[in-house]
Parts: sequence; structure tokens; C-alpha cells
Amino acid sequence: MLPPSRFIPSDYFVRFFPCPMKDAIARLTAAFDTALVATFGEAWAGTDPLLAATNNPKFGDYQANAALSLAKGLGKPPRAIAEALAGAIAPTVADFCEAPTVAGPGFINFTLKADYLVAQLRTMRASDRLGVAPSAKPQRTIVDFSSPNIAKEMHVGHLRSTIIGDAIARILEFLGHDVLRLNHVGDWGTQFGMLIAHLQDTCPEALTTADALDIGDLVTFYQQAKRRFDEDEAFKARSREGVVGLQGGDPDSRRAWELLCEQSRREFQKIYDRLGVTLTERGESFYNPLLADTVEAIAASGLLVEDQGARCVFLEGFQNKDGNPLPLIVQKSDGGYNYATTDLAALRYRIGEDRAERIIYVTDAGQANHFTQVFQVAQRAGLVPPTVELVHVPFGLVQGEDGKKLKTRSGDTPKLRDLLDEAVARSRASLEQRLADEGREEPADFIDTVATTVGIAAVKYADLSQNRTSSYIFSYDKMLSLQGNTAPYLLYAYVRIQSISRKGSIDFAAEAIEDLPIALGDPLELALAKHLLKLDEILETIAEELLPNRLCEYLFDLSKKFNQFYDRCPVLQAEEPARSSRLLLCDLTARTLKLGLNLLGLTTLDRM
RNA sequence: GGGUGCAUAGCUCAGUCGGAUAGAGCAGCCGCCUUCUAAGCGGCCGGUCGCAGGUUCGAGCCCUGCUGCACCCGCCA
Repeated sequence: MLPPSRFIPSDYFVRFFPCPMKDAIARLTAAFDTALVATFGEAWAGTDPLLAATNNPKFGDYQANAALSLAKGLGKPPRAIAEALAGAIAPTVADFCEAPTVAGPGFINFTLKADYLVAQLRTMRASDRLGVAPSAKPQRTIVDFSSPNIAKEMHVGHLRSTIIGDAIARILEFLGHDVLRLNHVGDWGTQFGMLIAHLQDTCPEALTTADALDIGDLVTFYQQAKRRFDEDEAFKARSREGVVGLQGGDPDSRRAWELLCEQSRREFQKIYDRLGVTLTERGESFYNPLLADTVEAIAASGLLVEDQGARCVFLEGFQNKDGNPLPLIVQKSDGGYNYATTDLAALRYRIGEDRAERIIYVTDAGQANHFTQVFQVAQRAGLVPPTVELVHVPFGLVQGEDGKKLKTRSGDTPKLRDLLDEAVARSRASLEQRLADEGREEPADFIDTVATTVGIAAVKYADLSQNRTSSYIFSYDKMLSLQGNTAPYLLYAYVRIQSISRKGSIDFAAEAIEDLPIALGDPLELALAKHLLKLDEILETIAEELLPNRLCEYLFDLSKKFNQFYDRCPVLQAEEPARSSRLLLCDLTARTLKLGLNLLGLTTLDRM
């Protein structure tokens, strides 16, 4: 029996998907365990080898750190333990790994053999998934992200949820999970009363004529309605009637609501199209008919308490200002429901009807308390089977260059549309400048495509490349910079490879490299090859931790290693076997970059 | 008052389960284009990992306290 380790793939992987690096890790882990039992006895079976990639190539490729922590239990010096284990491991790994060495206080270092790496590269090349196995346990997964509010414009606050949620969904989909991407739009609530009333006043023909609605800027419309609501008592009263009418199923109110939703939906869709994001809309209103039943289900669990007229659940581990337990209110004293109720109803539906096993909420970190509370109540009320995992994926704020919340010059929250426009405009200006500098002439559609692709990619990548839990400073100059960890740098690395294939009239896919010897003679070739082979390992980690910046980091490293290789190792003019080896590396690098960037929601270009 | 998160190079940020000499990029300085796009590559400079204790063979990472910043705290989402 193999030790429990997150590195151990199932038999399924080993038999059907001989993946690049996970294969090596699994075999080293197994060899370690066997050696440990043979040397120190059955009692030590299952000990985690604490296997990790080395942080310095001079220590080889992987290191096992377990000898250090075993020292106390075994009552022997760590180096002696390491020496014994290294000796016992050597024969079992000899087919793919050099004899392990002991260094420092007791690290066991492993260096993979070159011919093993070559074999893995060939496997990777032959695979249309670049050697990345689909998950052995595909999960029905819901990713809840984006979630703008009807009748409001998408602003920069929706940027992160949309981009991060999409990237997470893409990665999980690629790994074979059954992903439902849900857009939990804010399409219900008291604000609709004033919107309906305002629509009835300003655009009455819309309520009777198909497609007559043209309220222009929804933000302005919302602001007008809000102003009237605050200033005009009669309007306020009619707004309340609007809410009642809507909730009571009054056809006119319902029609007005649908028109507003439809108008918003069209606007949202423009943004999603530009970003290349797909979503299934299922707004708050969808769960409306389920709210009463949800409250009853909680009541049936015995958790529900009536306090000051509201029905609530008192939370464990939360206190109010007076030190008393904090309630989560699921039904207000006026009988209405709030967003906690909606989230609980959604949770119930997603588990009961959607059969979700993993539910991921991509929202700003400010909602961490809210989700902790909702999850706690759901758990305690028995709404969440042990097989279901609830995950809040929080992210930090987008800040201006002054370190404060991003604002326009006039002090408003920037609209997402304007922000994307600006990024594309700057991308275009930068491209045109470069074309002028280099004396290049390109057709207008080329400039359009490159400016748009790079501009959007820059915005997305800048967001994804940050650790999502912290806030980041939004800077057009930095995200569009051609140097550093930016979209243009990565896209350019890809373009360089396409340039090689154009120049040499090479169709990488058709090249008969399989039959030719592969030689990784240059240290830069070896470093690039080893990095390529880590793709499967990286994606597995990301699927667990849901941190897209890890993928960005991997792709940035890959681009750097490719550029170093490109600088020192001519491809087309090289003699065999270097030429074929290098073509293989180019092919794999390009495909890995393309896949990785696509998983982040970025589109590659062949020229730029 | 309570809770959550953050604090790493001049700037923006990484830092994998607690492992070897804490890494990138930008900015600054110095080099490299007759050769696959120099949108590139190499080198130099740059650190009291907020402060103080503690645990550990070993702490940027874990624990305690403190300081500073951000966000949340009963019927908004």
C-alpha cells in the first residue's frame, strides 16, 4: 500500500496516462516507501517522503526531506538515515533516475536521467493533452462568478470575479470536471420597485410594444430612479407598490422587470463577448420560489430562533458589539427574505438538483464572513452532505496607482467597458508606435486584431498573475509593458516560435521527430525540457488550490527559459540531432504556452 | 469593542507541507543585433521578510503579544 500523498496518482493515471512529471514523483514516492520499510521496518510504511522540487539545479531535480524529520523517531542522525535510504532507493529507481545523493543536513537529492526525460517529452508530444491526464475523479462542479446587478453597469469590481472565475472554470473543465458556470446576477430585490415605477413614467410604450425599450445608459437610468426615490414621497410609495406587484406576479410589473433584465443582459453580453467568457445566467430571482421552503428546512433542523421578530440562526464563533452571539437572519421581521436566505436556497438547489460536489464562489474578500456564516448554517442544518465541498474563493481589491480604490478622474467607479476600451486604445498606440519605429506596414485588420487581443489579454493577465487574495494596483503601463511578467511578453514568446515555423516552412505537427534521436546537449535545452514536463504537476496543484497566478508564474518561467534557449540555441540552422531536438522543444513550448494561455482565457497570436 | 485579511528590495509583487544561499519584474548602471521578430538575452546594484518573544534540528511560513493598513460586524447584496 502506498503512503497517502497528494502526489500519488491512481492506477488509472499510471496505466493510461503516463504523465510527464507526476509519473516520476509517484515512482520516487513509492521507491522511498519501499526503502523505508526495508531499512527501518514495517512501522514506517506510509511516511510522507516530503518530496519537493529542488530550488537549485545543483541539487538535482527533486529532494526528499523526510530523513530530517525521521531523525527523532528513529533516534539516529539524519544524515545516516538519508545515506541508508539513498542506498536502498538507488536500485529501484535506476531505470529513470541517477543514484540519489545525500547533501546538507540530510537531504536526499534525485536527478532524473536524460533518456527518461526524452521519453517523457516524446509522450508529451504525442498527446493532444500534452500529457495531462483528465482527473481520475471528475467532479460535478459549480463555479459561481461575475454576478453583476441588473440595471447597473458592470464596473471594475466585476472584473476580478469574471476573469478569475472564468480561468478557474477553464482549468477544471480541461481537467475533465463537469463544470456549471453560474452567473448569480442581482435580478431581484427592493430596488426593482423604483426602477419599474421610473420605467412606467419615462417609457410607458415599452410595456406594451415589443422591442420598444431604449433607455440608453442604464447607470443614468438607475441614478434618476434613485434620485426620485430619495426626493419624491409619492414616487417612493409607487416604488413600494412596484415591488409588491412584482412579487405578487402582477403582469405589468413583471413585464417591466423582464424588460429591464433583458436590457441589462444585452449589455452584459457585450462585455462577456469581448472577454471571451461564457456563463449560464441563473439570477437570484430563480431561487425566489424556494426561499420559504428553505427557511422551513432550517426550522426543521431545530436551529431557527425568533428574535426581535426576525427568524434567525445564532452563529457559533461570531459575536456582536455587545459580546452576544451574532444571528444570521434568514427571514426578516416583515416576512421578507434577504441574501443569506437566497444563498442558502441556492446551496440547497445546487446540491439537491444540480448534484454539485464542489461549489466554488468567486467573490471579493469582503464577503468572507458572509460565506463563512452561510456555510456554517448550511452545515449545521444538515443541508450539506459530507461529499460536497463548499469553497469561497476570495480576491482583493483593484486599486488605483495611488493605492486607493480605483476611480475615474471625476471620482466615479470606472465602467468595465471604458476600462477595456482604454486598454485596447493604449495597446493600439503602442503597436502603431512600434510599427512606425520598425518601418513596418500592416493592414488595418491586423492592427485591429493585435491591439484588441493584446489589450484584453493584458488586462486579464495583470489580474490573474497576482495572488488573488491580495489587492493589486491597476496600471495600464505595467500590464501593457513588453518586459516582465505581462501578457505581451508571453504572447511574444509564442510569436517567436511561430516565426520559426514560418521561416523554416515547418509544420511542427507533421515533423517526423519521433524517429530521430533527441539530444539535450545544452543546459538551456535541458532546463527548458524539464520545465515543460512540469505542466501536469502545476495544473493539478492549481485545481486544488484555485490560484491561477501559479499558472501565470509557470508560463512566465517557461517564456523566460524559452527566450534564453532562443537566444543561445539556433534552431533552423542547427545540425542534427540538435535541430530535431530543438524543433521538438519549440513545438512543445508553443503548445504549452497556447494551452496555458487559453486556460487563463487569453488568445494567442501568430504574429504581433 | 469583536472578527477577518494583509505588512517581503527604491517601486510592483512571487515565495509550493516548515527545508539548503529569500526569488522575479520594473526603475538605475554596464554589455550583446550582417545570423529564426532586440517586444529579446547576459551582468551589476539592491533585504533587520513590520516589531518583540516562543515552538523546532531548521521559521518569511507555525504560536503569543504589539504596531500600522484594509475590510466586515441584526433584518442591503
